[in-house]
Amino acid sequence: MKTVIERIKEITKSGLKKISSKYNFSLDGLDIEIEIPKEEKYGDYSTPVAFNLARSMNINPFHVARDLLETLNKINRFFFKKIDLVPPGFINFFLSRKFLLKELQEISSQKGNYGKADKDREDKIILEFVSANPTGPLNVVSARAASVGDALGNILQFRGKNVFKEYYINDAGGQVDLLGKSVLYRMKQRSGKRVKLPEDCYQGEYLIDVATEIMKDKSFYKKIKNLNEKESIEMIRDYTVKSIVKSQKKDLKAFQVEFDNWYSENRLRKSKAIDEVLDLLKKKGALYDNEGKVYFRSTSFGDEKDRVMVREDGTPTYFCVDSAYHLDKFRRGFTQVIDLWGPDHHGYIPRMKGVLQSMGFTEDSFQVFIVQQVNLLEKNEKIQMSKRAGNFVLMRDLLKDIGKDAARFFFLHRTLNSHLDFDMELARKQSDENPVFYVQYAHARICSIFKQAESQKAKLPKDRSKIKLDLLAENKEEIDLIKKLIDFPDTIREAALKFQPGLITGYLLTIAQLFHKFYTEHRVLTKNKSLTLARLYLVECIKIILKIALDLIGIKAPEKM
RNA sequence: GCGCCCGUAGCUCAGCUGGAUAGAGCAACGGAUUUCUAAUCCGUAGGCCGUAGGUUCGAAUCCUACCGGGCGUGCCA
Repeated sequence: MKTVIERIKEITKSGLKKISSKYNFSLDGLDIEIEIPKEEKYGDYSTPVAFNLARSMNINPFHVARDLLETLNKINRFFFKKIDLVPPGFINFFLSRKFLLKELQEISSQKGNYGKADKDREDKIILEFVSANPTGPLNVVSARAASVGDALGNILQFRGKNVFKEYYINDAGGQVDLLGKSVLYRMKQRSGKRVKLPEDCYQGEYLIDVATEIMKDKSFYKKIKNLNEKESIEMIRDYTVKSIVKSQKKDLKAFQVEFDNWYSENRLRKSKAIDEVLDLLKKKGALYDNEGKVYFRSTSFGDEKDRVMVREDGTPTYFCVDSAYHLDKFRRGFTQVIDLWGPDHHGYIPRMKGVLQSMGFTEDSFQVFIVQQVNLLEKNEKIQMSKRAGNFVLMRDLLKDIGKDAARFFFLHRTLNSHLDFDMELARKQSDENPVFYVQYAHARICSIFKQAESQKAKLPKDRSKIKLDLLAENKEEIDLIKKLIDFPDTIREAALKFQPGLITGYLLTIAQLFHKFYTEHRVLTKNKSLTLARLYLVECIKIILKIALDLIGIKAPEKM
C-alpha cells in the first residue's frame, strides 16, 4: 500500500510527463518534493517542484506551474477537491472528502498493519547499539541509546526491512582485567584484610555485591583460593563479567529492550576472525609494517593519521578487533551494517569506514549514527559521571524515578544527534504533566468511550460497510483528525528513511491533541444511532493508530488511567 | 592547534538538501465542566533565530570570520 505522499508524487509525475516535451526537460533523477504546508490555506499537501525545474532550466516557475496545474486538473477528480496555483509557483493540493473517508476505511480494515511497507527481501540490516562495557550497571547514556536503537529497529522492521538487533560485549582487554582486579580487592576487604582499593580500580560499590556473590559460591571460591594473583584475577574477571552482563540484560528487559544476539568479543578473539581480517587487508594492500607494528592506511579515507592494528608485542588493538567484528557482520550475510555509537567514538568513523571500504564493501553499506551524550542535572547542577569513580545515575534508578514510558518518550522526543539536558528534579516533579501521559490519556479515554458504549448497547457491527461514513468529516475537528491519521504511513516512512524515531513522538502528540479537542467539542455517544456508530468507527481508527505508534517506540497504551 | 555537536520565546526543544506571516510543549496570565475520565479544552502574552559580513528574487536554513557552551583528539576499550 502506497502512502498518500507517494501517490501524490506519482500523480504529479505523470502530470509533469505530459508537459515535459513542451519545456524539454527530463524527469530522470528528479525528486518531486511533496510537503505538508504550515498553513491550511496552502492546502493539505504542496509541491515546490516548479521552482526546482525552473532553476535548473532557467525558465519562469509560474509558467511551468500553470501548465502543470492544467494537466493535473484533467488527470484526477477523485483524490482532490481542488488544486491551487499560488504565485510565484507553488502548487497546493486539497484532498477530497471522498478520499479522506476511503482512506479511513483502509485504517479500519488493515488495523495494525496500516502503514506497513511490503517486505524487503534484499536488505538484511544488523543494528548494533548500547554495547556498553561490562564493567558496571547500565547508566542513563545507555538508556538513551537503548530507547533510540530499539525504536529504530522496530520502525525499520515495520517499513519492511529485515532487522537484527545486536549487543557487542567488550569482555576482553585491559578494562575488564582491571575489573577483575577490583573485585579481587573487594574480596580481600570482605574477608577482613585492611587493604585499600587501588586508585586505578573501579570504585563502584556494586562490585562489593559481586565479591559477596563470589565468596558465597563455595565451589568457585575454593577453586581460585589456591591460584596466584594473576590467575585468580582472570577467573574472577570472567565471573564478574558474566554477572554484570546478566544484570545488564535484566535492566534492558525492564526497559523493554531486547536483542536478537549478544556477541562476545572474547569469543571473537578466540576465533580466527582477527587473522582473517589482517590477511584480507594485507591482500588489498591496505596495511604496512613500521617499527615492528602493523599499520592500516586510514589516511586514504580522510583520517588524520594511519592507525596501528597490531602492536609490537603482536597483540591486536581495539580497532583491529572491531574491524574483525564488522567484517564478521558482513560474513554473516548482513548487507547493511548500522551502528549507534557514543560521541566518544566519533573519531573512529573514518577509520572504520576506511577498513570496510578497503575490504571491498560499499561506502553506504556501513552507517554510524552518534547518539549524543546525556547531561544529568540535579538542582541545576550538572552531575559529574565517571564509571571508575562510581558516581553515575543508573538506568534502573531512572526507571524507578520517572518510569519506563516517560523515560523512553523523553529520550526519543529530540534528535539523537544533539546533547540532551535531563533535569532529574523536573522529570520527577513533572511526572504528572509529562507529554507521554497526554498521549496515553487519549488512548485511555477512547477505551473508556467503548466501555460506556457497550453499556448503552451501541456496538460497532462486524460488517463495517453498514456504517454511514457520510456522517463523518462534517466538522473541522473530524476532518483534521482524519487528515492526520492518514498521514501516519508517511510519518513512519520518513522516520525510517531519516533514522528519526523522534518523529513518532511528535506525531503522537499531534494526534492526541486533535483527539482531545474533538472530544471536547463533540460527543461520540449520541441519541442518533447512525452518528454514534460512525463516530465510534472514527475513534476506533484513532485507537488503532495510537496503539501501533506506541508499540513501535515501546510505550504502553493503557486501557484506563 | 585540529575535528565534531550545540547556540531559535523565561525553560526544554522542533524547523536546517534555501521558499509562503519563524513553531510546539512547559512555566505565566485569563476563561470553560448538570452530558462518553478536567491527566482535558479555549484564549492572552512572550523573538535582533549567538554576532558581523557574503551568496540571491528570497537566508533561522548555504559560505566566511568571530563569540559562547560541551565533547573528542591513545599502540584504553
